Amino acid sequence: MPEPTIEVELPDGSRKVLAAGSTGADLAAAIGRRLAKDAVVVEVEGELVDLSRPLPDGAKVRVVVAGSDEGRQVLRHSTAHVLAQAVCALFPGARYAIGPPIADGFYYDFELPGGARFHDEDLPRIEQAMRAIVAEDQPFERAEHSVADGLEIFAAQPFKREIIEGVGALGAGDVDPELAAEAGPVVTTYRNSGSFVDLCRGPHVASTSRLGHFTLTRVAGAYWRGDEHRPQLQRIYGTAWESEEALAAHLHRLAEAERRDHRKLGAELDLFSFPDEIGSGLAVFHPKGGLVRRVMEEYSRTRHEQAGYDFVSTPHITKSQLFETSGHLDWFAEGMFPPMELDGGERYYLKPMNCPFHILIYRSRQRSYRELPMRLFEFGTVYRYEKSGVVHGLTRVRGLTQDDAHIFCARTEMREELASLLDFVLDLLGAFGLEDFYLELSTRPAGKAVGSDEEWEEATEALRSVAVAKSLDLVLDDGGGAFYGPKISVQVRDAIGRTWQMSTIQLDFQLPQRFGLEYVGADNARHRPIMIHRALFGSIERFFGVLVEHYAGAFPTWLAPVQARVLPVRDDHDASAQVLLAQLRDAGLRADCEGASEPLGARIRRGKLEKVPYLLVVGDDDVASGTVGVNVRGSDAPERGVEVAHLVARIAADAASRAVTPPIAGVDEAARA
RNA sequence: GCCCGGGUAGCUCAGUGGUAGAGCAGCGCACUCGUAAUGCGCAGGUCAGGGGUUCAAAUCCCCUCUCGGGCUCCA
Repeated sequence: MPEPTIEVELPDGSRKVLAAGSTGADLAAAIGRRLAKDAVVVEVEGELVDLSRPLPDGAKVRVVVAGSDEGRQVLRHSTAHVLAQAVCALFPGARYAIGPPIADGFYYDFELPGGARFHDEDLPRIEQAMRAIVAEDQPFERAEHSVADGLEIFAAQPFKREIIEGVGALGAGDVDPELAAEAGPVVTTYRNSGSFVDLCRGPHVASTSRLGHFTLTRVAGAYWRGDEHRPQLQRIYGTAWESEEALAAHLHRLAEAERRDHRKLGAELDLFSFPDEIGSGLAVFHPKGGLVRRVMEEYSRTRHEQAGYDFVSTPHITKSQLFETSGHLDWFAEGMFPPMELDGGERYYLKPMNCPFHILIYRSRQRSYRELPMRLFEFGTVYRYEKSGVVHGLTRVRGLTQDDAHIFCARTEMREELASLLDFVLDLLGAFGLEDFYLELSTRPAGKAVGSDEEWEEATEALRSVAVAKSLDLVLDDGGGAFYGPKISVQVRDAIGRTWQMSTIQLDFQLPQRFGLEYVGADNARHRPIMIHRALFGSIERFFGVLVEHYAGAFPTWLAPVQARVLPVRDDHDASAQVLLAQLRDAGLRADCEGASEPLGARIRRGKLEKVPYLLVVGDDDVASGTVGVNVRGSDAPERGVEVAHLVARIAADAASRAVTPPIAGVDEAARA
């Protein structure tokens, strides 16, 4: 009589016959040795389960390997368990809360007895304890329990009990789905030693020896369930990967991000600073940073002018009434600086937004449909009272300048306006070398929202169809829009793959209503315009910071504060150097000259560190033959004997082209990438 | 705002109760040089600010400001 068997279906449609009771591990082994080694969990009918669980007959299965996104999540989750086990061993009485995998790693939240805190010095010994657990090859043993048993097991773990109680209340409808998901419909636990058991839905790797390519990175405070009114826990972050190479690559990426940090480069390249005397989150731009900023603004102005915008200017402070009418004082007050009170009791606020001012310009007289769409643009400097803990370099500040515009249009014009606007946005970002985008569309929130169904539907659909037409990835943030209108935001991937939210396009059905905006239509009746808020850079400060990081401080020639620097080899080449300098400047280029008070090598070095696109050397040969030695940024060898007029034209062409990197003679773009 | 860790010369940092230091940058002098650091010298600090403990505080304690890493939020 044959042994009983089961049959499973693999992702390629093929079928595999296995002995009854075979597990995911058995399946992987049956397919191949390499797969058996790489397997961490198995997907059964769309659900990830432990390798040790028997496979059901007839199931669709897929072996998940360590190097996949899902595999890494499992590794990280399991590593988090080991972290909790190590902490519980080293800090008796520690309570453990949750420890999920996150992008690139994991964390685990703890409450230490007596309100004790982790310190950086604790990380190495915790890591050592984790490595000991890994070396012991402890199996992760899954078990299922009733809610009552779960509460019993975790009698001394209030956070676990709270999660279990959430599971017990499933069906009551008011359970945080994330917490419920942590445990599943029944209470499952994973035990990997006599002393350590954790509440967890799983799955996990088979045993701790599967782990090991991890490191703990930092300690931080975090609120239980992210709620600042609940206890603050101690969080330990770590990163974990499938191999030493992957871990090393990740650590290298972190180092690269640090090298590009705009705060560091901002000081090194003398671009901007944050003087303590002024206050947190308030930047000053130095001459070189100010220059880059001015070029950005000038380019933006030109483009807005071409796109049919009108330029306006509005004050930085206003009486409180304006923000009462707009509603900002109702829902944005804590994001605003406190008011200045005048003798008469009148209160003035610094503006956190420009919209109400632009609205007043619209409303300054009766408007005709012939004037629409009216596009009012301003580099508007606004002030927002960010909480002290959140300010961060130029990306999160308290004083910022938006490239802000408000478009007032008829509903019939809305679709076309949005379409051209998205084109404009992507084209402008592209001009700054940001080419890799995806879009996020935030739609109508459930419950009350301002504006008619038709307006919402039409606007959302317009945004969606325009995005689809651009064949960009569109991430739906369903119900994530504000109550006053749908929104599309442009997420940009930078040179090292990080994403930043830059531009936003926001429909607003509310403010036209609150301010009673109207226009007279062709039908001689009054109509309410629709309002679009939009910022392309978002904030100039943030955009500037992102550009610094994107280019690692090496701005394209058209943006570079110093585009070319002339270096005479000796003092007696100075006259020729000055002639060259004048020619460069006559060509509209930003150039300077550094005389021979230091050796040429030192001046070359400084120019390279300052990331000047063109370093031009003038020596005996050049004086004699009207040439120059050219060092193009990014090239490892200088070009000698380049004819001056040709060189000037070449740099001017590079600047005018707004190319991302200066062209190097004899090297095409593809070869440099 | 809350938690953890910082703040010493322009920058990067050493100095843990007993006379404030180094490298780089700056300034001066010399060097006049062909592609990533020329040499010598000088100057530079209320050790973030304030209060306290002590014979004595950069160092120990308290408060404030500020920076970094997080939580939360967002442009």
